[in-house]
Amino acid sequence: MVILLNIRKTNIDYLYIWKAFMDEINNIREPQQQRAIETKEKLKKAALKMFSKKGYHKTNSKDIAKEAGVAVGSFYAYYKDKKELFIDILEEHFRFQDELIIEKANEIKASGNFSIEKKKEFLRFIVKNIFDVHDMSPEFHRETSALIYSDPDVKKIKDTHEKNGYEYSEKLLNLFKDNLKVKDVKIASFLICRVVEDIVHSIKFDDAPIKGDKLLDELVEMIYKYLFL
Amino acid sequence: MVILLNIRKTNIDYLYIWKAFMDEINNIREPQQQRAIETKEKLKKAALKMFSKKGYHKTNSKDIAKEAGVAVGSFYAYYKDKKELFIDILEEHFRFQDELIIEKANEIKASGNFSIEKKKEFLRFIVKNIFDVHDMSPEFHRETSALIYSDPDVKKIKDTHEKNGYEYSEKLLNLFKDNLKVKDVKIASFLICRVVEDIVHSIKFDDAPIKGDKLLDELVEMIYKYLFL
Amino acid sequence: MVILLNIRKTNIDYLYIWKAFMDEINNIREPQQQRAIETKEKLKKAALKMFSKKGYHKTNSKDIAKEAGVAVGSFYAYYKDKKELFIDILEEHFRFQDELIIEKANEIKASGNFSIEKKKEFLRFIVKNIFDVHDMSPEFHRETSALIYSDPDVKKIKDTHEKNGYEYSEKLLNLFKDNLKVKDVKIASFLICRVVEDIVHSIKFDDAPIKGDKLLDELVEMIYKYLFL
Amino acid sequence: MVILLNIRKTNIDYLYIWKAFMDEINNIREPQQQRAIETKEKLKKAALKMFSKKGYHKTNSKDIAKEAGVAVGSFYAYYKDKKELFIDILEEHFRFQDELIIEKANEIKASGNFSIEKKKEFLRFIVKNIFDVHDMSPEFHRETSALIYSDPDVKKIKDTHEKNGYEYSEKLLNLFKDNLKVKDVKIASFLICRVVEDIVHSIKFDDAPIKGDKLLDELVEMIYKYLFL
DNA sequence: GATGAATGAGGTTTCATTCAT
DNA sequence: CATGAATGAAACCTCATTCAT
Repeated sequence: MVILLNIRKTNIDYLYIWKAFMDEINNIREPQQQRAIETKEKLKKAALKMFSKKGYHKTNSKDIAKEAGVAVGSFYAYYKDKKELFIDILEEHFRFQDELIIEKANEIKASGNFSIEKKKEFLRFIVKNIFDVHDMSPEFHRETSALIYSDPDVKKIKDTHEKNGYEYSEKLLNLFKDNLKVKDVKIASFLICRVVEDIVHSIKFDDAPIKGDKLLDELVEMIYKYLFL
Repeated sequence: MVILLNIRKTNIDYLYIWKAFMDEINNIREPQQQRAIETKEKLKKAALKMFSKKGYHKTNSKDIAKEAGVAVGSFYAYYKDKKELFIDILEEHFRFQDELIIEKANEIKASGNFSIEKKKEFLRFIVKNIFDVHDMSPEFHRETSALIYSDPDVKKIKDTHEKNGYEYSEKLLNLFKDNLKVKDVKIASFLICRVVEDIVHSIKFDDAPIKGDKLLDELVEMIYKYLFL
Repeated sequence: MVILLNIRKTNIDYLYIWKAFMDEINNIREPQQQRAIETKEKLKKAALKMFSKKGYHKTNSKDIAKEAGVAVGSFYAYYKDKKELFIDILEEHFRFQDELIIEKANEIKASGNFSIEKKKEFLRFIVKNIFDVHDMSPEFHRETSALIYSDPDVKKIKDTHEKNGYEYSEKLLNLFKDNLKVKDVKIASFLICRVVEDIVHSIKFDDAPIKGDKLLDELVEMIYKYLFL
Repeated sequence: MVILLNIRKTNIDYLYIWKAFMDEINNIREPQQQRAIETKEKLKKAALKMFSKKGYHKTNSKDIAKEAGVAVGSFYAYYKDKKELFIDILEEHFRFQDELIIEKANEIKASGNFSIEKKKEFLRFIVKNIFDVHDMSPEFHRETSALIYSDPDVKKIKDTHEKNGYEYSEKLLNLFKDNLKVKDVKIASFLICRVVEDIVHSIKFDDAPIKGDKLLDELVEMIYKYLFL
């Protein structure tokens, strides 16, 4: 699992490594396929870069193809249009985030570091993790935020991703079930997820007028009081 | 309060001067006759409608002019481009929101309804008001959210609007100065504003998986504990 | 004659002065007429300025009206279109130039300064005068040159102006009839006119790579040899 | 002569590098396939035709594309705008003219036909050549004249072309160094070039009121006297 | 007469998409 | 499969001209 996740970390290369591994075992070469995969990856990388740099709406297929070092025709060979490519990237992005979170959670559980006495530390750990997860490609994330509100297809993908987050967060909260002072764990977990996401977002992308460290500490304080007082 | 208003007034005046200067350069007409003012108003109304219906990026100047029952030339007589018109609407929207909030705050103060015993009621009142203020044109607001993250000019306008909100909120919190358990009122006010905004947003535009009323109650609970416990 | 010419020199004011003079005599006021003339003059002045600054093709009716401090509607009340206004200015310009040249010629004749011994001095004087006449509004002249080649109506006006120049020049040459070594005075006068015009032009508008004074001296030398050797 | 050519070559290379850089910025396509080269050629031909027929300012990109039997998009694939295309044609035109002149000059030198006794014949030959070189596309040339005076970019190109002419002409004059009566060959060559150009121009495009042949003879007479008497 | 808002035809420019090589 | 030239609909924007006030 950990190995797999590590591979995923340098996500772009994952499929290549896997493919190379299988090819070695089977002593097989599929150059056509290989080339196709490479082209698709190049397009994804290029699109991520361009979307981050110029924004989704100001990037066009020619830009992406050029950045990818590939002909426009190839773009349309793999993707119906720009949105499809965007969604492809977004899904990979979310998949990666989800995996990272789960990995972190497994670390927590494995460490047994959730003694009731250390509740606050635990919360701080969680929040810090969410913060770290947001570290990848903030510029792309900013553009993501834009499309989430204007395109239903994209919105659906985000909603699914968030739902996963809420459910997973609920499970974590249930580890402290006996100490919780909140009436409804579902609501609490939704509330906390949104709040953490938003504050992290404000720090990363909105130039919050207050220093990030202090804000996160205060956020932990608020959640702690909410859950346990 | 007066001070706050003065700050805002000055702020607006500054923007006007700058705008007049840019308009001069861009050959933008400033309405002088009644008919001209009406035309500009028609354009704003039409744009608001079209942006809400089809989204910002899928609406073009011709659409707006047609919806307004006006020639394209008139569009460009009053606005350099689509974004300029969008910003005009957005500023009016924010100005209206700010005024509403201030009005509500004055009601609160006038009522003397902020006895220490009624802290929770007071919070519920505030949150409810923010919720109500968001009621106008949710579809437009959705499109707004998109542009705020992708256009620096728009972002600046939103940031100014939010800064006003934070400062105003700080003043309100200071009404309870002696009872507050938080270390830093500035940070607390920023945190609360963001959190309320976000949860309201999730209810209005994100189809939160939890019923709005319950969520708002829980939100008030969290803020209450954070401030006073 | 001289007085009239002097008045014309500050050409724009000529009509006003004349009008004022007549009004005084007749003790009459025609405010409507007066206002109309002023507007027309304002337009001409403004157009001259704008054509010189931005060029004919990049100046539009709105620009001119704005510069004149007059409504666009007024523009169309007096001129069918931009070209008509241009032609109006051009004709005035040529009329003024013609008058200046004739005035200079009269000065020469009056001075009796054309003794056969002083032929070279005489030529230098002529060339210098042409040079001076070109001093007015070089930028406008540049734009004129452009239209002369592209618009038949304008070309006709220029041709008439030039024809006057050739004929007048022929008359001047005939003062030296007995000393001329050229076969055909008509051809010689055309040749000289064109050549002088062109060299003056090259100095004024084309940044000739050679210092103006030297060039004019050399030009005089060439013409002298051509006519008298 | 070789040196002169080297200077011009370097000059052209420099412009190419700069152009490639600007094209990159403006997203201009550089023809790589045969088809692309043909399209660009079609556009140039069509533009030359349309500019000659309707004039530069009255021809638009759609006209040109249509005449070329090509889509508007292709126009903008190869040229930033109309002016760019105009300049392309103009440069080719000048390059061609320069080459013709050099070719003619080489003919003269090769023939050894510049004995001191035949000076006048030699001059007539030169002037006739310049006249002939102007024969290509007089209508286009007329429009060229217009833009040369109103557009700085175009003017620069013409100036470079003319500078080449002056320098080349100076070298030719130096063949008669010992017989020249002028003080400064540089000035003389500039003067002669301008004068010849202008008279040729007057014959070709200005409907000079005097028959061309006679005028050219007289021009040669004038230059001859200027140089050798 | 003077005004300047309104018009809309027509120009410029972009770009998603196709398709011959 | 990859290429990149070609396409043309549709966006953007300007400006000469009209006309109600």
